[in-house]
Amino acid sequence: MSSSEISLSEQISAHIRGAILAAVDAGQLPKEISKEVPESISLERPKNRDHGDYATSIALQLAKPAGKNPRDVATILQSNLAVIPEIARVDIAGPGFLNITLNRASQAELVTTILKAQAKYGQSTGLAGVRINLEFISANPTGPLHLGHTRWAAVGDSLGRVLSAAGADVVREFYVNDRGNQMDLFGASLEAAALGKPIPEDGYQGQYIGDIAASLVAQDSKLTSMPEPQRVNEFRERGYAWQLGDQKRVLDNFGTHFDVWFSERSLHEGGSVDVAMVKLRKQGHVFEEDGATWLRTTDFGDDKDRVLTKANGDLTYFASDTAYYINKRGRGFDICIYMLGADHHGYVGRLKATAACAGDDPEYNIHVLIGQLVKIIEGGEEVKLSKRAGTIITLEELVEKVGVDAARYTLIRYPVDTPMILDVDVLKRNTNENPVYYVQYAHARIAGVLRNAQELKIPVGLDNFDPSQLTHDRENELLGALAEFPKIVAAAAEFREPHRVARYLEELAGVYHRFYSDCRVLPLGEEPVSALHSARANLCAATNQVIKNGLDLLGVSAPEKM
RNA sequence: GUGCCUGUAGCUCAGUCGGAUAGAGCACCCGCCUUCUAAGCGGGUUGUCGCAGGUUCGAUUCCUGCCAGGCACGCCA
Repeated sequence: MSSSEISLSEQISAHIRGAILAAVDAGQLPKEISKEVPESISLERPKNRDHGDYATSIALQLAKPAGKNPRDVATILQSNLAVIPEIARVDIAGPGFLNITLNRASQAELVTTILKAQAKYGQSTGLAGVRINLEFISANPTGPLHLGHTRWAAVGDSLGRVLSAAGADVVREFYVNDRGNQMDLFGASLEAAALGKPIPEDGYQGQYIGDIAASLVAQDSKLTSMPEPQRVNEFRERGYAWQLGDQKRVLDNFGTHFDVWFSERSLHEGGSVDVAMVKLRKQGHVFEEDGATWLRTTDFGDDKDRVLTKANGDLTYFASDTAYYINKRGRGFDICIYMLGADHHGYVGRLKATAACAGDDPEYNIHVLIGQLVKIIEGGEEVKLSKRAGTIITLEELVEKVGVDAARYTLIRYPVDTPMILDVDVLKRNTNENPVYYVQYAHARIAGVLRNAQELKIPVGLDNFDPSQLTHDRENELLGALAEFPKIVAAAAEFREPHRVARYLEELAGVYHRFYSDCRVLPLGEEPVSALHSARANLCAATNQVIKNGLDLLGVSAPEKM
């Protein structure tokens, strides 16, 4: 049915708009306000249950243009809304709020919608036809993934799922910085570790360097006796392969998968840099100065112009970034999303300016998310993370301590622009205090109820669902919460904020637990099976479907038992 | 110096077209399992929403200034 496409709240919203226009036609409100009426009337779910199922402040907004007292406007709308079948009652409160109470049975039809849609409930078409390149993590292949990467591994993966649910065609991409000085330093560090020599001045110091070196030598003992410069090259290339494979293994275990691993080398070898340079020159923002080649990014708000080719002829890292962006657009992506750490926020301006220099719309074609850094507290002290000192906490270590579900959930439930503090001791000691267990427990609890319902032969399913049975306040609250889900997912996609899904699930789980306390689902003792039992069991099934759909968007499991 | 992010309960944090009595978890106190999972529920306690102005019917939310903390400003990668 079409109501799976148009939610009840959207229908009500449209009804209110119709009621306003009808009041204008009837001469109850002045004609001038027609153009003040928003396309969609915003409804909110009041915190206080006495304020009905939905509330709107539209009368307050229209009062001024209408030249009337807000309460008078509200009164006019009230009588026009009272005739709508889905609405049981409309009350006027405070300065002119309209509090709308829905007909319970029509609200309960939502259960039918959810059970029919199943995994599709919550999906939308808001981003249909939009091709999105979602780049995240993009760690150097010179070391293990650490805590900062872990935040992106969780949030980026979840955002990919959310965008897909909103209808977008998403490609997840990991940019491999396999070119430049740091690769040579990496190779030299491995070689030094293998030969027992001191690590070079600017080399990599961590414990893992020795581990990789030992592993490489174990694979091929001839490595240490190779002549230079072949030896250091081999250490670099084999170390690169080893480290990249390790990153893939760790991410795979974390449930984060990429569609494309894009090598920076391939960008140069495949001619993408030349293509980009030609395109930029054609756009007219390239110039020569002091022997270098520049891109005039200041034409589009950047602080300073950027060098593409140095005076010595080498390409800058900026040239790679620019070519990479143009390459992405050339592959047909409408929107390129970058997820960067706070230490890269200085890049936002130049990335947007680069897009503009390439003739794109920086407001649409490119979207940069800046994630604040994650701090770690252990033993009451902040752990200073330093690659040099080797005091990094890796993704793998975090997962070993708290598990994939808890790690993912904890990292996703905060907006990325919030600097977050993780207390490792709390996570280690008290994993069941994590909100993820609260949500998962609700799912397991419902699954248990449904198993029991099956054993008791309670008729469940759409053929045995009578929506008029669901009249309890707790049932009403639960239905209201379930109705919110599609809006939450759509907003999470629009604002690129998957944490909204996590917060919603906590709310939904809470509403369910309260329902469970007050409303007995299954028959007690010898009590005969009634239509109410079936209706509630179906409500439980619908709730579990939504919890599962939500957890899927986070990449967190929905256990049948706990 | 310039720019970005942050400042909400004892702690960690939610709160985006400006709305009604500012919320959650943890922590603390008191209740609730001989019947669907107590990893749960109910009740109690906790706030100058950094500070000061402005916009208006109404500001934690929008604007300006200030204070505090974090991060970044290379022909490095």
